[in-house]
Amino acid sequence: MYLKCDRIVGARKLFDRMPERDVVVWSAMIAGYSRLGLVDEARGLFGEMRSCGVEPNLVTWNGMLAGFGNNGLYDEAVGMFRVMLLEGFWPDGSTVSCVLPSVGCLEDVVMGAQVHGYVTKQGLICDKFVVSALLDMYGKCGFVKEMSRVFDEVEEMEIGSLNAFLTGLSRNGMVDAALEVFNRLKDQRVELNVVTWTSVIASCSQNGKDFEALELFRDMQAYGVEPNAVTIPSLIPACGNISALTHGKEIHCFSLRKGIFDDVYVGSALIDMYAKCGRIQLSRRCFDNMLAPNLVSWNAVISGYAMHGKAKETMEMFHMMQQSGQKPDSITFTCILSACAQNGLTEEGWHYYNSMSKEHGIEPKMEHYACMVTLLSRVGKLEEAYSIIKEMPFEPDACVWGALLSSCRVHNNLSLGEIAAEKLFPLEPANPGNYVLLSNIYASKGLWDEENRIREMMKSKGLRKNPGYSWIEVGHKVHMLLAGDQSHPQMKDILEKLDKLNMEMKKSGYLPKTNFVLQDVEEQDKEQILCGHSEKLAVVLGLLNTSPGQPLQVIKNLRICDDCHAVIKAISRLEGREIYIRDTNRFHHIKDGVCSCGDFW
DNA sequence: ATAGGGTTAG
Repeated sequence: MYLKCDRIVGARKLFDRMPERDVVVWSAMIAGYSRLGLVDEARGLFGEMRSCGVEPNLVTWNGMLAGFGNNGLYDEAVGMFRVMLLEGFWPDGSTVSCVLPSVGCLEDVVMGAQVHGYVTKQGLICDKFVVSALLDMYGKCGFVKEMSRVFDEVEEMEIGSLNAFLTGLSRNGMVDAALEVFNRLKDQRVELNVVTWTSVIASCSQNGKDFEALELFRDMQAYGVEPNAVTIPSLIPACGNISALTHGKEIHCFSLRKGIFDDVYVGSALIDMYAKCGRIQLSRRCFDNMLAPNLVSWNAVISGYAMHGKAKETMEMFHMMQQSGQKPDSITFTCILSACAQNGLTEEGWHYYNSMSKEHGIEPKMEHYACMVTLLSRVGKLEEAYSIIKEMPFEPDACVWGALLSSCRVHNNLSLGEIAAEKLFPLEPANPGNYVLLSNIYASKGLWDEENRIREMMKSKGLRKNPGYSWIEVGHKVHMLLAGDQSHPQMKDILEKLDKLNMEMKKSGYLPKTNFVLQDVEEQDKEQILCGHSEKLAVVLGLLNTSPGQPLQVIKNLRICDDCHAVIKAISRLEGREIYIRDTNRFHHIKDGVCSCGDFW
């Protein structure tokens, strides 16, 4: 009873007072500790019972396996499994479903297949727990064929196994296949539970299907399935991804109505969502309201400040984190270094970079090198950035070379730009952005032949400049605007308004940054020039459809261009609006004609 | 026969 109520201390007192303890009591106590993640206590008792002359049985071993597996000690779980086999135990269905999740996490498909064979021989395949554990294991190992075979061979598919199968498909990049199976079953009126719905919502919001995730959330309720504390943090990232603040706030309210106040997953997801919707203060408030922030929560709040280019707050939070006793991980340092890079804080950047291995025992990874390269090269120390690359202990990847190339474009450094491009192109042959960067460097030097050569290269590979698009949420609808696309029903009004704004701006001395337009000579790009870049269109759409003074938030899939940046700054002054723009790199808070990035991005 | 152990969603 004590154990079922999670009263481990009470249970232990009772346990200690028992004059005689049989294997059942020991097993119950060990399982109790395992469930609460107190693995060391469980292990202690496991040793103790033997010295008390009680031999552990299959159930005792299963409890230990579950304890290790549920607390990330996969190696120990599998190791223990091997030992129990050596000691002559015959695993039953419970054993198998306890150990397979660990086998999967270790991607030890050899062991997994052996267990599969054993299970088949023993006739355990009719056990639903065993089936889902097998599906889960093959899914984690990336063996989709084997997973599907198990799925197809089982006669009566039970909901837990179906869920494991759907997750396995999504995990292996087959989101569409998972959705297809899901939709078919839904239409056949098969009873799907909250796990099924949550699973597909999560795979949508993790794979760029943010609108679909929001729709599924509505659907599940229409089907009478109640979202729970796992559904909420699976859905919230979708709102952040498309800057759907109104939706995000509604889901936040929904979770409060459901009585979810201090769930660490929900809290961390909210911190991230508000930051990505431009509301850094709300993001911070969510963090401050958390009772027990964990590493993910700290990283979320730190990354929020970094995303917004707020270096001072980024470091402050980092120091608070350490004072609280929370150890940073490599993601924490990526955030800090990227905040330094955005603000050109060379000295601080070096300091934190050096402290990583010296003070925190974290070896710099690819992304840290990429941050350092961005930091140094952006402030013009291109050679220093290049020497970091040369001294890296492993082969630099496309991010690192891309960081160098894009700074070479900012500083129009041809010689290093060519070196970076030569390394980068083979690594990312199909990324049009890279070719555009190099051709822009040539253009800036007036080397039109070279510039043309790169354009031809792109053409021969069938590559076109990625179309720019932007999103803006107006009321409950998220609008997507494509550069050069005239299809938005309000396009006439948008262009009219933009014209008016242009006139006003010219009166106050604004000159369009034509250097940016000169390079764009393709038909598609001409259209862009005529219609304006998508971020301008989105901002104007926001102006037209919201009441005066209301802030606007826009996201863009590419880096914001010089001209748009200047225009939107002017708009913020003329219209008295705060405008938040999130581009691929960071946030721009634009207010009264000034941008938080200080025109350095 | 019964106690004690299990899978799938973040």
